[in-house]
Amino acid sequence: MESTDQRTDMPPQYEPKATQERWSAFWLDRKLFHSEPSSREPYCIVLPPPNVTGALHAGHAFQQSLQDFIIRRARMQGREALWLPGTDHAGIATQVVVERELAKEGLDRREMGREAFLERVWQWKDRYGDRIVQQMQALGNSCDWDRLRFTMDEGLSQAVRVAFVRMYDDGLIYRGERIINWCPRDRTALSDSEVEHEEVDGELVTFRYELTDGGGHVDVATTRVETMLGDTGVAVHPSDERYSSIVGRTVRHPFDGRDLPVVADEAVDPAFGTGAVKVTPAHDPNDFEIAERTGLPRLNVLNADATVAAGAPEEFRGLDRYEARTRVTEALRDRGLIVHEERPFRHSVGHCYRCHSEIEPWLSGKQWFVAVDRLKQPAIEAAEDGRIVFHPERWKHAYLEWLRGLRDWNISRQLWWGHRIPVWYCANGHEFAAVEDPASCAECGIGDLDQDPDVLDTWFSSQLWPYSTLGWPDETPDLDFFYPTTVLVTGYEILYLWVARMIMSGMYLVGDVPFRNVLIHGLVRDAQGRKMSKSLGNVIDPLDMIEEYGADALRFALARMAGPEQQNLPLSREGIEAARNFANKVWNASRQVFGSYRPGGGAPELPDRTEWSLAERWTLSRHQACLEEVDAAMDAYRFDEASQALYRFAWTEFCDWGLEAEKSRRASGEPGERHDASRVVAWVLERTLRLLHPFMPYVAEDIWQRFGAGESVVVAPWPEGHADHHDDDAEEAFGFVRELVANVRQIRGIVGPGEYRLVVGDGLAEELDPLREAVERLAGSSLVAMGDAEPEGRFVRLSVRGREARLQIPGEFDPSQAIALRRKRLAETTTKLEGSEQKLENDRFLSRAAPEAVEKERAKREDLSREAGVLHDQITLLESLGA
RNA sequence: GGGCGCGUAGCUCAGCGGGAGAGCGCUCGCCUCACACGCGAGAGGUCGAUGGUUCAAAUCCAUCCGCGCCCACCA
Repeated sequence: MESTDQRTDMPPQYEPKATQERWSAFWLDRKLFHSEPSSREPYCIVLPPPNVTGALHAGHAFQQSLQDFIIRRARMQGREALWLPGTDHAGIATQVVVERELAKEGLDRREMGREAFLERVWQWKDRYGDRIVQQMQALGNSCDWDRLRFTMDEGLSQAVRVAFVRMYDDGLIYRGERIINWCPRDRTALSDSEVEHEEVDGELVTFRYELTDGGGHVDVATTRVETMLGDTGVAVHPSDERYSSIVGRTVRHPFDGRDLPVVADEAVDPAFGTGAVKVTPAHDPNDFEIAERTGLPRLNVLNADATVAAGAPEEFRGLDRYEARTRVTEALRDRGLIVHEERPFRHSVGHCYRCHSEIEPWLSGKQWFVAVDRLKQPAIEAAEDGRIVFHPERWKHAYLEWLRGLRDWNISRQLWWGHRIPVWYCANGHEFAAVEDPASCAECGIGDLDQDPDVLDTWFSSQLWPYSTLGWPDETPDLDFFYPTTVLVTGYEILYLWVARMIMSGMYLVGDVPFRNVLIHGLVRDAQGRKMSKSLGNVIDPLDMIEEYGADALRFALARMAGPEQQNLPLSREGIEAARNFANKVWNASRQVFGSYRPGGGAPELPDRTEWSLAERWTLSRHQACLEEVDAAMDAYRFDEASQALYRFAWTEFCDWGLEAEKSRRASGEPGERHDASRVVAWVLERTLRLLHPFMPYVAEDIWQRFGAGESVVVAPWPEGHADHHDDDAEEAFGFVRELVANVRQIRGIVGPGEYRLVVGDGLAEELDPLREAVERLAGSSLVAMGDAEPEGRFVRLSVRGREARLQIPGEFDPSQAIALRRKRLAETTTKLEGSEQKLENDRFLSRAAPEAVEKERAKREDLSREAGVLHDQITLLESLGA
C-alpha cells in the first residue's frame, strides 16, 4: 500500500493565503469553470454587473457568494453550470468620477469636447476596469472568466442598438416634451426610479394674487415660492363655490405684469390650503397636466443648473434656486402680498440617486421615452402564473404593484458616457433610427445628418444583460441553450430599476422570461444594523477580511447570515473570525483523520456494515441527517440553514464525538489496523468536504485533494444520500452515552482530577462493552461492572435516560476540604453581593449616580448572585458525598 | 396616503401550533499526544403589550406600542 503521510505537510493552523493562490491558479488553469452547451442540463446565472470603475464592497461579496454557493453545487450535481460575469459602464457614476479627475487637472469636459472626453473615460476604464474583476476572483468566484462581458463592448452595444431600433420601429420608443426629473448637478434627466423621495422639513408660504380687474384677490400656498416666477395661471376646483365667480377672470403677476387666467380643474383639492393653486406648468408635473387640460401656456424660468433663466423678470435672473426662493419671498413681502409667513411643512422631495441633489421637475426640451403599456402586461403575467418565481415570495407583490402603476420610462440622458441614441435627423427634418451608422437619410437620401446627442439610461443596456451576454440578437447556441437563465440573485433596491425591466424587455425581445427564479436578498449592514459608511467608520472591506481571515472565512460568515426574510444582514469581524475558526477546525479534523488513514486510489470506501461500531453508526446517521438538511436548505436558497447544518455536524457532532470516540481505537493497534479503524471517519470527512465545498472551496479543495479521489472537488459529484444510514437505535444508544459522559464530566469538574470508576450493573455493562474504550476516554473513568453490589468508597448516583450508574470518585478526595473551600468563596461572594446591593440602595435614595454606573452595578450584582447560586449547588453535591 | 418587514439570552439573529435554540460575548477549570483559531463545565430569556381562537401559542387572529423599509403627481 502506498503510505505517504498526508499529514506531514499540514501545519497545525490552516493557512489560507498560499492555499487560495494555489487552487485559484489550479482551477483557472484547468478551466474548471468554463461552460459550453452540452447534453447536460443547463444551469445559468448571470452576474449582476458591478460598476466597472467601482471597488468590491461587502454587498458585492455577499451577493456574489450566494451565486457561487448555488453554481458550485449545480456544477457538482452534473449540470452544465455557467456563471457569466461582467461589468457595467454605469453612465452617470463613471462620468462623474472621470470629470472629477479632470477637474484636478483644471480640465472641463465641455471645453475638451465629446470625443476627447470619451477617450479619457476609455483610458480610465482600461486602467481600472480589471481591478474589480481581480477582486471578484479573490473571493473564489467560480465564474466563467472566458466569457467576461462589458455593457459597452462591441457585441453588447450592437444588442442595445438592435433593441432600440426594434422598439422604435414598433412605436414603443418615442420622443416627447414632458416634465422630467432633472438633476441640476449632473445636468441630466433621470427616470422616476432614479429619484429617491425623502421627507424634508420645508416651509409653506401663502401669498396673494390680485385680480387684474381690481375686483378682489386669490391666495395660493406653495413650498417653492421661486416657481411663481413661472406661474401661468391659478386653478380651483370646478365645484368650489368660493371661487366660481373668479373662474375665467385673470390675476396680475406682481413682478412682470402678466395676466394669468383663473381656471377650473378636477385635480385641485378644495380642502388643501386655500383651495386655490398656482399653476407652474414648466416646473411641476401636476401643473403641467393641468395646463395640458386647460390650455395654459408653459413658461420655463430655470436653467439647466437650476439658476433663474431669461424667461423670468430681470431682478431675479441668474440667482440660484434657493437664493431665488428667499428673494422672491422678500419681494412679495415688500409688496404686502404675503398672507402667511413661512409655516413649517413636512413634505417629500426627490433627490438624485447618484449625487443626492434635489431633483428639479423640469421641462427640459424633448426627451426619449419607452411606452410601457404593451411591455408590462406579459411581465405581469409571467410572475402571476409562476413562470418566474420570487424568493421570498412577498417581493412578487411589490413587483406586481410597481408594474401596475408604472408610467413611461425616460431613457435619454444628457451625458456623453454611454450608448448614444441611434437616431438621426436630416436637414429636411426627417427622423429615423438605425442599427448601423447611416450615410444618408433613410427617407429622403440626403447626406446631411445629425445624430441625437443624448445617450441611453445605463439601465437600458442593463435590462438586456441576461440575453445580450449570451449573444442576442443573434440566435447563438449559447442563447438557445442557457436562456432562460435559472436564477437571478440581486438586492431589493434594484428590483424596479433592473429586475422588472429585464423581465419586460426579455419577454418582448426574446419572447421568454430572462430567468426562472429571482432570489432577493437584504442589504449588508454592520453588527448594529447600521449602513456601512466611511463617516461611521464601520466599513468592512471584504479584501481586508480575505487578507486577514481568508476567503473561506468571509464566505462562510456571509452564508451564515443569509436569511431570506431579513432586510438587514449584519456582518461583523467577529462573525468572520468565528468562520475562520471553523475552517481551522475542519482542517484539524483532517489532520486527525490523516494521522491514521492512508488514502489508496480513489475515495475512501466504507467497510462492511457489520463492522461498524456504535459510534460509527451514530456518525453515519448524523452525517446523513446533515446531508439531507443541506440539500433541503440549498434547494430553498437557505444558505444560513445549510451552513448552520454543516457547522453543527462538522464541529459538534463529527469532531466532538465521532472523532473523539474513535481515537482510542486508533491509538492502540498496528498501523494497518489503525488505517482500517479510520475508514469510516475518512469516508465521512471526504463527503463532508464535498458538501462544504460550495461555501469554503479552498480549504475543501486542499484537504480533498489529499484523498486522491479525483481531479478536483469542484467537479466531484455532489454526495448522494444513503437513507439506510439513518439509525435510530444508534442515535438512541449513543445519545445515552453522550449524556452519561456529560454527567461524569460535570462531577469531575467539581471534584477535580483523579481516578474515577464508572460502576454499572451487569446489564448496562454488557450494553456499554463495545464502547468501553470510548466511554473511558471521553469520561476519563474506568468502566467496571459490579452487579448489584454497592461500590466501595464515595460515589455519586447518576440517572441517565432511566438507567442507573454510580460514579466512584477518587479515594484520596476529601469532601470536607472541598466544601470548606466552596463555603469560603460563597462567603466572599455574599459579602460582595451585599456591598453591591447596599451601593444600589444608596444610589437610589440619593439618586446621585450616573444611570450608566447604576446599570453596571446592577449587572455586577446579577453576576455575583449567579455565582452564589452555582457555589451553593456545588456545595449541595459535595455534601451528598458524605463527610 | 398606500404597502411591506421586524420586535425571542448582554449583542446579532434562527425557530413560526405541542421540548426555548445558535454564533459572538460572559463565568469557572484545563497548553488532554488534530486544533488555545482549542477542550470541558456553567450562568443567562415573563419569546414587545393586551385580548381572543385552541386540550395546547414565541408560533394563529385582533388591537395597541416601538423600530425600519418600499411605493405615491401631499400645492
